[in-house]
Amino acid sequence: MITTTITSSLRDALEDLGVTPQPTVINLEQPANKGHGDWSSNIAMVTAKNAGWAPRELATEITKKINSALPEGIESVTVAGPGFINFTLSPLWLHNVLLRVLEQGITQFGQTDLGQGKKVNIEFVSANPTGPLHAGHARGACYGDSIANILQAVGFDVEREFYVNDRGLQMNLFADSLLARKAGDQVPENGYGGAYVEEWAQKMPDGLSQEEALSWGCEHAKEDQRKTLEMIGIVFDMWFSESSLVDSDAIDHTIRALEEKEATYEKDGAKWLKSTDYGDDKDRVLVKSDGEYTYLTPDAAYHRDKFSRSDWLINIWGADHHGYIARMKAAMEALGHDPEQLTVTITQLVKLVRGGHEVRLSKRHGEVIELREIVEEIGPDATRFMYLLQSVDTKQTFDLDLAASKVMENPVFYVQMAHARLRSIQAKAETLEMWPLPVDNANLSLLTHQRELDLLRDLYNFADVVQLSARELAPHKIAIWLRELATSVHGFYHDCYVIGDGVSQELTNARLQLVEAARTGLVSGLNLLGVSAPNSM
RNA sequence: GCCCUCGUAGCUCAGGGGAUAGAGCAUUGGCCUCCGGAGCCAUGUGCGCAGGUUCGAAUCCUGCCGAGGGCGCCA
Repeated sequence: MITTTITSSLRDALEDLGVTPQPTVINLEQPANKGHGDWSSNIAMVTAKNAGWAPRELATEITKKINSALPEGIESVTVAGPGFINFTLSPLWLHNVLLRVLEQGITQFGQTDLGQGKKVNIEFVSANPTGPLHAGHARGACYGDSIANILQAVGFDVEREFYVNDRGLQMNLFADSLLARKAGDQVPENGYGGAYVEEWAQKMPDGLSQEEALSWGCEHAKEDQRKTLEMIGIVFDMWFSESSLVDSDAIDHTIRALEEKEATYEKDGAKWLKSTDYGDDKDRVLVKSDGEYTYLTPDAAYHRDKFSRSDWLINIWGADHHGYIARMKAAMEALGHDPEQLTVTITQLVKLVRGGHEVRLSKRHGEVIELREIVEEIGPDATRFMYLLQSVDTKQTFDLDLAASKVMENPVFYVQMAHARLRSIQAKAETLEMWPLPVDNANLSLLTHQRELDLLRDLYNFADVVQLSARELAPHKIAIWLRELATSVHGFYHDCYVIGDGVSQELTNARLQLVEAARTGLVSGLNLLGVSAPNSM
């Protein structure tokens, strides 16, 4: 790694100069400003004070030392600003980046073994089986699937899981609503009044009992949700049924396990969890005075089950569930699990805008935008890319008109267009029988144009971006990187003709390799987001 | 009242303690005999407020202001 070369050269220089105390770590960063080189170290500023040096003076001495025997791959070392030491890499080194990208190809580019096969279970969407998925489920769906892709790319063994709340009060209300509609009656108080209920009721067979209607409704809803998710390329490994926890007595076992840990008590005819002992701000009821479980109890049993199958649990919940995190972690800790191995990511709300106005959602009046509608309106690629372009920590404003438009301000088209252009160059080269071409036949040292080097620098960063987005569970970093790479591709396309226009055959050959490397980057990044890379637009 | 997330350009958003805070769109002006002009280049404006930590803060800490969400024996 070039960064190791740089840090060890800094370390050697510091030792040669007899600087004490020596710094424990040497950090490098990639300056935002290209004029500051490829890598920069602040080590002189960090070390100077304790070692009794002036920062700039120390930086100058270090630079002299390194310049006296410049390591391979480094073109220059300079001092700048208050004492930064800036390293510029040689084009030769960047050409090795190209070789590595081509060697790894789309299937391996950016992949690492950070996860070392650790089993991670990602639970997301988990919508109630009482109706179609709506716009509110979309962000968590795209996000969850993308971090699943990313964690797979960095070496985790990933399971995608959907928890189905197929029992309890809401399900009973749903079944009653279907039956009422079937009989031509009004839905009961607090029932489900959406238009789809009417529609589904007509499809439901006659003469079902409440239990049968519940089961039919649940299956119908699950199937509807599964199909919608498939439209945007999301396929779950596991649909976990809440009622199966009743059948297997897992809920009672969980309560007993909590009792054995003396984490429960009885009060006012109910059974409580001493969650305050584990960091929650209130104790929580497990079994109500009427003998029913609260929502927490089956969910605790469910998480206990997941811990028996996985090393690390990730839950993706909507903003309205954040208050639930502390009690779930408390329940897991009480059961003897490490709450650190349960990560809950909260996705903030999305405001939909269409025609310049906010689209108001009112579940009560059955006015919801179904996820299916969004996908049909703007397509699966735009749906995923737009939701993933922004950090889920922030409220998002989602402009449906923009996402649907096939114009340049639509970022998904901008990125996909970059890919289509590269493919069209390759297609032309294929017609002329110039491509494919083994990379050994190309003279990469001809790639010296600023646009070409920009592309190589972007490609070099990909593995780091993937790792960072995995660590922070932040797929938007991939989306941002893709947009930057696309910018470099368009610039290259504009300024560096690959075929014709007086370009020598030798340069054409070298540039064709770069085209394939850039294409590899675009496809690899888009794959992590679950967005396609079309050959033409 | 308490808890969570957020507040960056006219708009939508990036910004892993560093240098002159970045993209895209919008504005204005350039660039098409040429691999797809669905593009490229140039162009002004900004870190909610006040303290603190640090050689250095948009970033970390505290308080305040503002936005959204949550504080049930609902799910």
